[in-house]
Amino acid sequence: MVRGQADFASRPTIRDVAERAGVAPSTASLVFSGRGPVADATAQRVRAAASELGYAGPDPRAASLRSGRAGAVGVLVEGRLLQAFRDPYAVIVLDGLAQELDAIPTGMLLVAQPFDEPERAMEVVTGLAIDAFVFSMCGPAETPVVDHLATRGIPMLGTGAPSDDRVHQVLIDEAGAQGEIVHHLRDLGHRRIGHVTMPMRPVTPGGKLRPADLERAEYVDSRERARGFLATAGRRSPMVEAATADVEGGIAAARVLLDRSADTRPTAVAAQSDLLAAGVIQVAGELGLRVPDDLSVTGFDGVSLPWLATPLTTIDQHGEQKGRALGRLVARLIGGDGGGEVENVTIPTDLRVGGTTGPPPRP
Amino acid sequence: MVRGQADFASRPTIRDVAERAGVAPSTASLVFSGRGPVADATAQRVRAAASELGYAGPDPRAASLRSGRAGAVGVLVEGRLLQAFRDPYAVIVLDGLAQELDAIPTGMLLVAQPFDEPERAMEVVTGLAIDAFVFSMCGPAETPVVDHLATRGIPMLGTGAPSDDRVHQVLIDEAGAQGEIVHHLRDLGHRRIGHVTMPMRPVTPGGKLRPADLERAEYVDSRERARGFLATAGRRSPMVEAATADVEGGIAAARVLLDRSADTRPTAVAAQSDLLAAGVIQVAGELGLRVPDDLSVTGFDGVSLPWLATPLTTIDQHGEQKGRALGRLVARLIGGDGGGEVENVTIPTDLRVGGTTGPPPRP
DNA sequence: GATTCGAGTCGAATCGATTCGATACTATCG
DNA sequence: CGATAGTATCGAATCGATTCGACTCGAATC
Repeated sequence: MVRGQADFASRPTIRDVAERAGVAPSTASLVFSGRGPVADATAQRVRAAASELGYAGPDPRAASLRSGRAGAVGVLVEGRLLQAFRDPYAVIVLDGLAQELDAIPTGMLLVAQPFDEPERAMEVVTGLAIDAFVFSMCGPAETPVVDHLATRGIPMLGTGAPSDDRVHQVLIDEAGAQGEIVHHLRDLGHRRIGHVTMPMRPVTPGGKLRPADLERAEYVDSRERARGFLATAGRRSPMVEAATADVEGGIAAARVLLDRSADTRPTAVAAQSDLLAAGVIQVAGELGLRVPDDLSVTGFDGVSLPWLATPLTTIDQHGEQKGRALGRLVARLIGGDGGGEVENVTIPTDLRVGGTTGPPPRP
Repeated sequence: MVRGQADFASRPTIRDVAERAGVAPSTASLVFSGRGPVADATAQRVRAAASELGYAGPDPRAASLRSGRAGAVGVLVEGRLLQAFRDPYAVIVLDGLAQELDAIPTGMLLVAQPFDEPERAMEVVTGLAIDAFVFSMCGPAETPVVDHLATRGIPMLGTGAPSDDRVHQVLIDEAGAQGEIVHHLRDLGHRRIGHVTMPMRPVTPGGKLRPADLERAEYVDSRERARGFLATAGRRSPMVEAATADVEGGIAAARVLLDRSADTRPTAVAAQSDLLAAGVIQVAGELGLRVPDDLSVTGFDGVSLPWLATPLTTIDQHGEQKGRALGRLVARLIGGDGGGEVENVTIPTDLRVGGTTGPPPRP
């Protein structure tokens, strides 16, 4: 077997560098980490020795063993990346998180959790050196990952899920916000309002949803928004669950919701996300319904969808802020300075009235 | 200062578990890693001891120090996440990569490299325990990260950039593919063909581009596609560089390119990405030009943009395959079995004729 | 002149596993 | 029955740093 050059001349260690510079390894360590006081002259000798030897700096593996810091936080991505990142809201939260982590500085370690076999995520997580873990996209209420990380003493952050005392949360008032936007529709005069929900569990066929079905929902955010909807629109209002949280899911759900005669068809549809709302708008077009003249449509999230002709009436969740809040919490929990006293954070939301809502059509 | 419980009772180690199970630590290690032969009875005792003690499994930090494996690969993301992931092509490559890495199993560690201060990436990279590094999105031809990682002996993978012998590449024939699609336009009869290029450097104002400007381009893919364009369309064909590689960038560039009288205006525009092409199509609409009757438009990448009314004529780069190829290379390089003999891979591309190209308008 | 202080440096202990060669024991085979 | 092979286990060495308390020495303080 041919072995790489690297095996012949093994890489220099901090000990080699220290020796060459005529100092103790501990002093060399001080130079590289920038902690502790070191005379300028000494520091320069150490750095010179390092570059002469081709020393790339302390090995992160060894450093992290001793110091405890890994320089990375885990981020759970449910389902395929392709799917998850198609949602601009997920991306913007991640973006906010990344910005704050950059200041620590810390990288983001993406961990995929397939919808159909969530245990797979464990195999990766158990082997990962991380300082904290973030469930930035609201996933199932429970996952084995939480138990494992808790045992390892790794701080966890979430945005509603997993629901567990050991997970610090950055929340919004899901039910209240959904209620607010439905209220806006009622103020406009709508009385027949339909709801398109995000999936209620990892793998779902979607379809009509009754209030009782919410009891068995696994996704907290979908469930709470639906409850907020029912509370404001009335418990008999029609709800359809999308099979996937994307435009296609919205299209399929809207077809179910709008497939009835004009006198019983909803005059407004409140979707649980902007992407779903885009699907509803597309179906409205197919059915010859003008938005907002014949049908009002609302979204949720407040992401920019530049390809939509009309700006959506929606709830702005301030995703970047949410991500930043998560990042700041990570920083505090990692910092370790009395991180025990971290409280949950609630981010305010704002109703943003766009051009997709108006008074209901005259009968 | 309040300290967490964890500090009082420190976490059990594999030694504690071994002791409790009445075996040597080395044997316990064998149980957890699944290497080496262990009697069933012994393995069960060890596992029982572990769960009694609340042992979460070997500490990844210690394991990685000794074994050398970190269980993660770094992935460079240039600019902000929000921007980078808005490009479906970048995401689909990442998705392919993630799928292959999942099999190893290995996580993806996102490292941000701000456009304006690329050195920032170094601070994160130097502290990260990773097994390989992937430049999956074609970035600048040079970056300090390469030198550092080479010194550490960490294998690197790229898709054209950075151009360095130490970086293994998964390539496409950029110039050839761009030439092919321009050839398609010429076959249709077009003689005045314009080009909208991706940015040629991290921070650029964009604008008109002369052939000589290509010499100073920092992005290899943009440059090579432009060369392929010039070779097929003719060296005097107009080119405009987009300031950003998104729809907005395409819009601004298209305005510059199409702002002239009908008899000198290009009858076709070849854009260097599907996103840019979408921008061109939008500007065509603003100018009252029908696609493809008045203006043919081509893209590059072959991503699905469901919000486009007409499927784009484009070059399918097979992004998922590219990502998978990167992932397989990572697996081989990490596997270590004579990884020295890894050769660069070239992925074939396919011209996909959609509805955005047709014969030029009669004068 | 004795004492205090802080900057600068060092040595030894430690972080928590994995790996490798040695060893004991049990089947299998000719 | 002795040699061989394979299974199961162990002990010691090692991975490469960081940390902490101790020590030295010159300057400042009383």
